[in-house]
Amino acid sequence: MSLTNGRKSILDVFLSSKTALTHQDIESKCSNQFDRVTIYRTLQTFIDKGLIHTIPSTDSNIRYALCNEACLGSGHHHDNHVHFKCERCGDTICLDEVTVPVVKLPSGYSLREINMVVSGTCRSCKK
Amino acid sequence: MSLTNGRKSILDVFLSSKTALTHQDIESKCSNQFDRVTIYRTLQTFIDKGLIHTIPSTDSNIRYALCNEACLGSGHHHDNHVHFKCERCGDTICLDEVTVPVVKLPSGYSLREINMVVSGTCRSCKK
DNA sequence: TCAAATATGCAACTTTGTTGCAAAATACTT
DNA sequence: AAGTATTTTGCAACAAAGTTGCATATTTGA
Ligand SMILES: [Mn+2]
Ligand SMILES: [Mn+2]
Ligand SMILES: [Zn+2]
Ligand SMILES: [Zn+2]
Repeated sequence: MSLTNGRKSILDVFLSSKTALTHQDIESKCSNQFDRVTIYRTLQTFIDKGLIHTIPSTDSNIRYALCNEACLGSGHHHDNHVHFKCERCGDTICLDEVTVPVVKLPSGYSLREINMVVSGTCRSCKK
Repeated sequence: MSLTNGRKSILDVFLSSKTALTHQDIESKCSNQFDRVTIYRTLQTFIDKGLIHTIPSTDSNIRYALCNEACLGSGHHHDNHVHFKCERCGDTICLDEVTVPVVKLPSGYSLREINMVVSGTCRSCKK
């Protein structure tokens, strides 16, 4: 993977953000220095390389966040932490310390990945 | 809520579908009889009235499905079943019989709703 | 049956995401 | 260090998704 300006900046943006980011967030945090298309492609590259993961949403605002070390644990890449979306401030974060509970599927279904998004009020908004 | 042609048709589409539907799915299942905008507005109305719920996704294809009776159980509306997305056929379904397991959040976070989407291979695709 | 309330369709627009291609940047070889 | 091959970028041109205002049509309910 070539080390380019764009990739470095986008990685920096992730590294210095406490919350998960939308495509739009990234675009503006890079001061619109990079083309929209470049960002789409960079995000896809980062996903392919296992650097970031997506967080599903119901509002057509997919968010992206860095993967942590634990992801690469058992041979194959596997994010297995819970995500939290605050309904007050809108922030989405990875709760790296909260692991996704096991779930038993009806027979015949085979499981590959679980995505869990919890919404409510975050710590800072609650006070 | 007024009982209109559009609403009746869209509700029928849901009632006769085994899988969750995207906006696009609904549009074509109604043979493009209704304006795109009407469908957006109808879906929003159905959500507001607690008739349907959204299923989050990472591919900008939000899906909608009927709520079941259990939702209205304890006073306030609450979907608490798991969703399954088959990576082979692409279908998304509500696993009404599988309830979302409890998850313990770090202190300070207050929980309102949990969304769980499991992906893998579905029963029919596995055979 | 009529008036008020509500829902619809259309137009116009914004935002999001995709693709092909030439130019630029990066990596690799000598 | 220079030159070549490979990869990445930006741009243009699209396609698809989602929003809003407003006039018209449909529903409701008096
Ligand atoms: Mn995460
Ligand atoms: Mn469901
Ligand atoms: Zn918050
Ligand atoms: Zn399947």
